[in-house]
Amino acid sequence: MSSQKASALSKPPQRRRGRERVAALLAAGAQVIAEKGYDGATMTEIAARAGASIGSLYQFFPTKAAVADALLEQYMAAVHAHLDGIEAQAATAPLADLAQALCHALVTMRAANPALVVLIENGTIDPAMIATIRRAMRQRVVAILRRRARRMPAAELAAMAAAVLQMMKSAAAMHADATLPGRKAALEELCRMLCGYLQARLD
Amino acid sequence: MSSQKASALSKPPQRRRGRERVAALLAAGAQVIAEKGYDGATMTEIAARAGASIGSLYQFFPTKAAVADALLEQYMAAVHAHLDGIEAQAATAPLADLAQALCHALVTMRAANPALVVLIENGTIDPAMIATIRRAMRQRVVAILRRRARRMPAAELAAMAAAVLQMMKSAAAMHADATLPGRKAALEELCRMLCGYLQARLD
Amino acid sequence: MSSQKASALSKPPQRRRGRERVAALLAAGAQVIAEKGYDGATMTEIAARAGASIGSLYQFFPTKAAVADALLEQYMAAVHAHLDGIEAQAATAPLADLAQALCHALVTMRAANPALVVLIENGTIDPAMIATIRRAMRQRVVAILRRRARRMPAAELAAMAAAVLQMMKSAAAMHADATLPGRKAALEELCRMLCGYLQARLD
Amino acid sequence: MSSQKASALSKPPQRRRGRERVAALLAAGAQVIAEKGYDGATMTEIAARAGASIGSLYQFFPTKAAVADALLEQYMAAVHAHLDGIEAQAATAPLADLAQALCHALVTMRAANPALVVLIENGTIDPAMIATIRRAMRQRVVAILRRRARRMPAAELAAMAAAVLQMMKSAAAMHADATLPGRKAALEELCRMLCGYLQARLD
DNA sequence: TATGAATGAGGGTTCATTCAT
DNA sequence: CATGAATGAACCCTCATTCAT
Repeated sequence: MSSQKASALSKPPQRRRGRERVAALLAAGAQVIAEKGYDGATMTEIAARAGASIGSLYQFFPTKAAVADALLEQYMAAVHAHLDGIEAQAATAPLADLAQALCHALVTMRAANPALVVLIENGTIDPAMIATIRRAMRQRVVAILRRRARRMPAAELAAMAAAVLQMMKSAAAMHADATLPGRKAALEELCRMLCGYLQARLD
Repeated sequence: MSSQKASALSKPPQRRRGRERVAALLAAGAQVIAEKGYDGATMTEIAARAGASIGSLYQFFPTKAAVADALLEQYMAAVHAHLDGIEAQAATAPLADLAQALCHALVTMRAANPALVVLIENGTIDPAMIATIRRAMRQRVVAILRRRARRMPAAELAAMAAAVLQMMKSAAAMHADATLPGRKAALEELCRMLCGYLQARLD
Repeated sequence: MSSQKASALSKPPQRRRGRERVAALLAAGAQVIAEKGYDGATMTEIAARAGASIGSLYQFFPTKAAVADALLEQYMAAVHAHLDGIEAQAATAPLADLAQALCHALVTMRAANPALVVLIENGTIDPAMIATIRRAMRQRVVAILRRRARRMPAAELAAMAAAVLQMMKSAAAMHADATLPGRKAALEELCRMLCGYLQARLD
Repeated sequence: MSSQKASALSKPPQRRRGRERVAALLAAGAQVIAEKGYDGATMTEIAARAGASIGSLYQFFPTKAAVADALLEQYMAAVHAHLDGIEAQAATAPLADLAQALCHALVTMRAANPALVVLIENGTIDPAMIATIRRAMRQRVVAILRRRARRMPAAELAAMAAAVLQMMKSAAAMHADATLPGRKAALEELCRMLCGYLQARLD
C-alpha cells in the first residue's frame, strides 16, 4: 500500500515500550475487526481495547487502513510460514496426508486469525493488495503441487492450483460455519474430494 | 408478521407508480451495494440512483436493512427457481452434466446479482437470516443428490451436500475473480473435481 | 389563530360522512397527542388511528397546529360549560361545596381530555392563544367568586381568582400524578386549604 | 454505573479546557431548551450557542437526553441546597416567614433556571427520573414540615407536604406567567392562602 | 373527494482524523 | 511521545406538507 518498503507503520517504534504498544494495538485491532468487521470497527474502540488513547494509536498507524494492512501483513507471514511446512513435506508425504494438510492449512489460520477473512473478503481493502495476496497464495500452491508433478505444464499446474486453493478456502469456510450440522463429516467429505482429485491428477 | 408472504417492505405499494418505484429502488440498491458493499452503500445514493428522493425510498423501505432483506428475498427466489430446474433433471442427466449444472448454478446467479455475495458473506446482515438461507440451500442440494442416491443414509447425504455446496460457491467465487489468469481452465478443473467426486460417490 | 371567526377547520364538512370523519380525526388527534405530546404526535399516525389517509386529514386540517387549535376549542367549550354549572350554584351552595366543585372542575376535565394539558402547558402552541384562554378562565373564576363577594374591589377579586385558579390546576395536576402515594388524601388536603381560604376571604 | 456520583456525561472531562466546555455546553443547553422546549431544542444549536462544534458536544454528552439529565441533576442540586436553607430555619421562624420562604423557593429556582420546568413538565424526559425527583422533593417538604409538627402521623404529614408542594409550584407558575395582570398581588394572595393553611394545621 | 405517493429540509449521531498541551 | 479534546462531513432516518390520480 505504501510506497515504502513494507510495514504499514508510520514510524516503527524504537523503544521496547513502543513495540509492545504496537503489538497490543494490533491485537486489539484484530479483535475488534473480527467482531464487527472492518467498517464496524472504530479507531476509538481499537485504541480503548488496547488500553491506549486514540492519539497513541494514530502515532503508530496513520490511518485505519494502515491497521488493516499491518494485520494483513502479519497474517500473510503466518500463512506463508505454514505453507513452508507443507511444501517441505510435499514431495514425500502420502497424497492423503497432503490433502489433509492442505485442507487444514487455512482452517487453522482462520481459526487463529478471525479478522483475516473479514479483511480479505470484504471489499473495503485496497483491491490491488488482495490481488497481490491472492497471486502469492496461488504461487505457493503451485510450488507445492510441482513437487508431485514435476513435468506438468505450467498452465495446467496453475489451473490445478487455483482449484486446490478454492478447496482450501472452502474447508476454512466450512469450519467457520457454526450453524452447519455434521460439520466434521462434511469437512472430511471435502477432504476426500480433494484427495481423490489429487490422486487422479498427480499419480 | 403479515399474513402475506412477508417482504421487508413497510407499506407494499398499492398504485402502479409505487410498484415501479419499488422496482427501481431495489435495482438501484443492488447496484450500489454490489459496488460499495453494504456498509459503503448509502441510502441517499440508492435513492438518487433510482431517480427518487430519499423520502420516497423510506416510504417503502423503513430501513437500510430492509433494502438488503428485500434483495435477499428476491435473490433467493431466483436461486431456488434455478435449482428447481436442476433438480428436475437430476435423476436422468449424465453425472458430468449434473456436475456442470451445479458448478454453473451459482456462477450464473452471482453474475446476475453481484450484490448477493456481498449481502451473504459480509457480517452485516442478520445472522439468523443467513443461517436460514444456508439451511434452505443445503436442503435443496440434498434433494438434488437424493435423486441419484436413493438409499444413501441422511447423514451421509448431508455431508455430501455440504461439500457440493461449497464447490458451487467456489466456482462462483472463481468466476468472479477477474484477476485470476486462466480462469476458464481453472473453472473446468474445479468442475472436473466435482464430477470425479460425484462419480466416486454416486455410482 | 386564524383570522376567520372561529373553527380551525379549513372547510367545515358539509355532509354527514364528513362530520363523522372530523370527529374521528379529532378523537385520534387527542389520543395521539395525549400519548406522545404535541411534538411527538405525527399527522400520519393521527390519520392512521382515525382510519383515514393523510390526504384526508389534511383535507380538514390544513396544518398540524390546526388540529391542536380545534382540540383546544373543543376542550374550552367543555370547560366553560362545566364552569357554567358551578357558577349557577355559586351564590347559594355552602362554601365547602364550592371549594369541592372548584377542585374537581379541572380534575374532571383533565381526566376526560388528557391532551388538554399537553397543549396548554407545552410551549409549542401559539402563546397568544394560550393567553386568551387563560384570560377567559380567570374571568370565569372571577364571575364565580363575585357571587359570594358582591362588593369586593375588582383588583382584589382578580388576585383571589388567580390564586383559586392555581388551586384548581394544582388539584388537576395532583390527580394526574399516578406516582403520588396517598393521592386521595393529598387532594382532600388541597381542597381543605382552598376551603379555609375561601372562608377566610369570603365570609 | 460509575463509582462516582453518576452524571449523564459519557466521559467526564479531564483537562481544564474540557471542563470549561462542558460548562458552556450546559449553559447553552439550558438556554436553548428554555427557549424552545426539549423537542424544539437542537443539538446543533446548543453546540453553536456554546461556541463549540457538534462533535464537541457529543464528546461529552452522548445523547440529547444526556444534556437534559445533566441539567436536571444540576438544577436539583441547586433546589436541594435552597431547601436546606429553609429547613434549617423551619423550626424557629414565624409561620408567615416559612410560608413566604416556601412560596419563593421555586419562584427563585424557576427564574434562575427557566429550563427546569420544561424538562420536568414535558413528557419527553424519562418518567422514572421525574418520579424520583418528585419523590425527593416531597420528602424535603415533609422534612421541613416535620420541624413544626413533630408528632403528626406520617400519612397526614405526607398529604400536607403534597399540598404544600403544589402551592410552591403554583407560586412559581404564577410568577412565570407574564400575561397575568396584578401578578404581584396574586402571588401575595397565594402566599396568604398557604400561610393560613399552615397556621390552621400546624399550630 | 379520497388516497397513496413524493418531497426534502432538518434532526440526532458517528467517527476518522488533526491539534494543542 | 502521550493524551484528551476538537472538528465537521456524512449518515440514517423522520415528518409536515404538497401532488397527482
